[in-house]
Amino acid sequence: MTLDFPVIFLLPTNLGADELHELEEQIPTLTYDINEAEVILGNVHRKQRVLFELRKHKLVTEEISTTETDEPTSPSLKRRRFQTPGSVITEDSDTASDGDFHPLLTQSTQSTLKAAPTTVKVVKLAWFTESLKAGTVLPIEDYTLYRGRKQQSKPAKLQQASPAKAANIIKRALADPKPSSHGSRPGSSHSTTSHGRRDHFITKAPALLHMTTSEHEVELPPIPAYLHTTYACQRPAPTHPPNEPFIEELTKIRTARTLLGDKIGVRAYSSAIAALISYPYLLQSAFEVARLPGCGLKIAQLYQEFREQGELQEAKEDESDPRLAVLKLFHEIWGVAETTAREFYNKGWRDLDDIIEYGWDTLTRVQQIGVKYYDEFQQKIPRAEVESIANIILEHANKIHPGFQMVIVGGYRRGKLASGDVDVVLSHPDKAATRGFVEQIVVALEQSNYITHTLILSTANTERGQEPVAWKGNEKKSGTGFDTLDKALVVWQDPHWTTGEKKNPNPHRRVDIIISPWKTAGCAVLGWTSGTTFQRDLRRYCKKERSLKFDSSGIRSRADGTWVDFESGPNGEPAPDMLTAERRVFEGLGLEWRPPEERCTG
DNA sequence: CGGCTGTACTG
DNA sequence: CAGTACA
DNA sequence: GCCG
Repeated sequence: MTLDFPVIFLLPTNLGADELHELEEQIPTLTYDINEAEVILGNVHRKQRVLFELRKHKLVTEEISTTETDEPTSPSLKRRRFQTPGSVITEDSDTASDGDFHPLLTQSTQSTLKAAPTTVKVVKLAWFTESLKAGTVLPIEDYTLYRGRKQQSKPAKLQQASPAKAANIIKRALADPKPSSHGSRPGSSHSTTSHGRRDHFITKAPALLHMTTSEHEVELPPIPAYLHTTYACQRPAPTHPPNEPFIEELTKIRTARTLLGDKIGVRAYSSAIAALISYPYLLQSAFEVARLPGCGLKIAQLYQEFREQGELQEAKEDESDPRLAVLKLFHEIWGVAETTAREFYNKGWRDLDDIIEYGWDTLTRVQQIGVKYYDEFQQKIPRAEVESIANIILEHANKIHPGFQMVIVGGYRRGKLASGDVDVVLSHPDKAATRGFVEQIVVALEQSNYITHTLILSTANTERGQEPVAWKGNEKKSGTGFDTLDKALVVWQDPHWTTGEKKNPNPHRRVDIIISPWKTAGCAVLGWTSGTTFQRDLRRYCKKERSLKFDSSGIRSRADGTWVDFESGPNGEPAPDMLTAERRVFEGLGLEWRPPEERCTG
């Protein structure tokens, strides 16, 4: 039984990701183009909110007062009446909304938007859900929040006039790969966009990006389901994606943005890069790029340039910019970021010797260390050495207090053949063992002459989550409070050498030692394994989709600040080991577990 | 048009 | 407080 | 720079 719904656009507002997806599956007449919609369905209840949503979606309408009838304004449009018992729904539309695709569309639609219905209703979600329950399309009036007449403001020239608009059209066109696609590329045989989604757009080119003749025939592979999300933590991100060369070019631009202190630009490029890393096919066209999350007109144009030129002008200019080269050099000093790098540059310094000669005394302690070991810190650490360093740390830990477990995290765990530093997470099932342990282990390793310097010792403390209501919270969770996720960022040098030099020839290494209480070891491992973009998106996902606050020392509810434990078993028994704990965190957050090698978001 | 990760140390 | 670090 |  398929109910005869009008063409519906679904507002994602106030819907969880799962909810949204479920509804999308249920709506037989779903459109992803708000302009096509006869009915806009949303989990909203006030007209004010409706107006906001319409503005947001750039749908310009003029309200139809409730007394007015929604008689069509355009003369030529046919009227359709839904055969719902008692329904007063009338729609004017020149498009068939009963779900069959008319060949004539290919003629009339390509130039701009297809002729859309001229009025639209914004309706409470309950109308749809209750209709489903009732097995019939319920009268819509009782649920209608707003009726509007669309402004006839879409002349065909618009797409010429504004590249941005045209790009939107391209993007929409590409958002719906033809289900009929019999492409030869992997995965293209079964469509992921089957649920009643109507594709009015054909692979004809709106003229913004130049298409070659052959491209007209190219059938784009369907977007893998996981690329319908903007969260990098919901997608596999391999070390070596098929489009690595293009990604490298984008990374150059991102680096320049970093040096210039353009945080938002960095964010934007990082999102685009992360999406491209997850794209499993070799790209063929700019349109294919524009439909990916985080990739818009700009990134699509850059791809176009890359395909034609094999490189990006902007990246090339950045690379040959002498100022950026100096900023990059300075930025690579541990303890120096873009502001200080720029400061140094503005003092007229151009290399490390300038810093040493003219500015040594102005450097902070860690910056001095960063300069001193600049070359050694630039060298990558082979996996075998990472393992050997980690094992020394674990041995020392167990000498202090047997029973420690360790996971080597960071790039090593993601499979990198060589790492910039060594990251280890240590934990112990006994809560008493981890409290204040970071100092002990650092002292022990100093005494064994492995640690030569301590850059940062973080004793993030038992009092975290200390409420303003501490007086009543004394009995809070009676001692199960989260204490320290402590860490030490240190400089390491193997004190043993055999070659007879008087000076230790072993390179200094950057080592991060993280101590986690057992309860949150899963969060610690998850937090310290993934790339930056994965991390950001994980936190953003927790906030927006789960109302949770994630950080590597635990998860809290944003509503009431209470701690959320996904790691313990059903009866509160602690996780058997740190990797199991990590899996439980994924599960608890509603995320598919990914092996570390697939968390290379860049 | 606002938001874009979250936390802790250093000076 | 601004700057830096970590993933 | 992109998303909602």
